[in-house]
Amino acid sequence: MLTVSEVAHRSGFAPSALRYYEAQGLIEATRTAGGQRRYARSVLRRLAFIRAASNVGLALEEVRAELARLPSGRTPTKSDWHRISVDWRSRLDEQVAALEALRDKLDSCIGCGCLSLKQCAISNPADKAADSEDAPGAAYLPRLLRRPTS
Amino acid sequence: MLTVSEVAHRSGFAPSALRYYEAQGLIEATRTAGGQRRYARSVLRRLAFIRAASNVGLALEEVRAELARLPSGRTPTKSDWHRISVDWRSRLDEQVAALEALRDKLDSCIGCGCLSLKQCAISNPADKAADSEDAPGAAYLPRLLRRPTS
DNA sequence: CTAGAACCTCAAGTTCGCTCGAGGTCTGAG
DNA sequence: CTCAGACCTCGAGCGAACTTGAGGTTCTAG
Repeated sequence: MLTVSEVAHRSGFAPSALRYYEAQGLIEATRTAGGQRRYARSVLRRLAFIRAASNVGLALEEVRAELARLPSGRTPTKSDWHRISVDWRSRLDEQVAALEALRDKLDSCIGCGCLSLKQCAISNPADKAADSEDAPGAAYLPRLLRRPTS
Repeated sequence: MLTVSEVAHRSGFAPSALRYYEAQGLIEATRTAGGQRRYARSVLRRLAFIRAASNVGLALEEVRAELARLPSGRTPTKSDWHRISVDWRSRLDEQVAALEALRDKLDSCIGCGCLSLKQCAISNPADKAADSEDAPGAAYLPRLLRRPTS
């Protein structure tokens, strides 16, 4: 059984983060007679998953959902992992595409030196899109950097 | 002179956001005798700039800095705009590269079905990097999605 | 046995970019 | 002149993901 500081060191998460994840139901720990946390070694894999997921841009809430879908107890099989990998891959692909689109818009703006409200795709706000609640496409990309298309 | 609701509608920002930006020193407004805001038309361009910048991932603080560097009063020249565009472009390039690296790591993980702490680049935390304060490279990419390299 | 490092809980604070609400004022078409 | 609707200020709140602090307990090497 691993102590908090061991897990913290080996996972790279701060102790406070471990407590937080536990409170959020992402990981669990047994307790000593005195009430201190002791972690099973498997928590390290779980934490690795959490880190990977958040690198991919998942919110903790979503991570929790994914963790819940992994058959609890057993190590994920290749196909579990494959399914997840495919999901994440497409999420990343979308983000890359969105960024590239934004970058290319930027390039087109260099030519015109614009930023004028109507002409410049990169800064054009909801003029056209706000009317039709479902935006036309990825004409301009609001806040994609912070949170994926969701 | 434009009213709050005109500017809000034409810029796509909520009135509360306009007040917030003013409080942050990003835009300014004159006042009527009765104390209501009236905006010069130039505020629209400024707001377009703000939106573009935040699409590119700049924090408001950084936007403020960039706005301050634009010669106040006159419309940015082509070279002003070019300088900014180059900066932003490289910022976006970095983000795209980071995401692609992450995606490719993900692909390599499909093969190994790992996520084990030591082996999997996508989830490997600070083990090696935390020791040398300056991380080795972009081996794994923490939180790049939320906030650029800063 | 003892000291001191590690741990505990719970509440509150942090950052970012705004939004909301209460309670009151201004503007301008009719 | 009236009155609906737009606007004002100021303080509080949100949501994400944690961190920090206070005040107290447990663990373990020596």
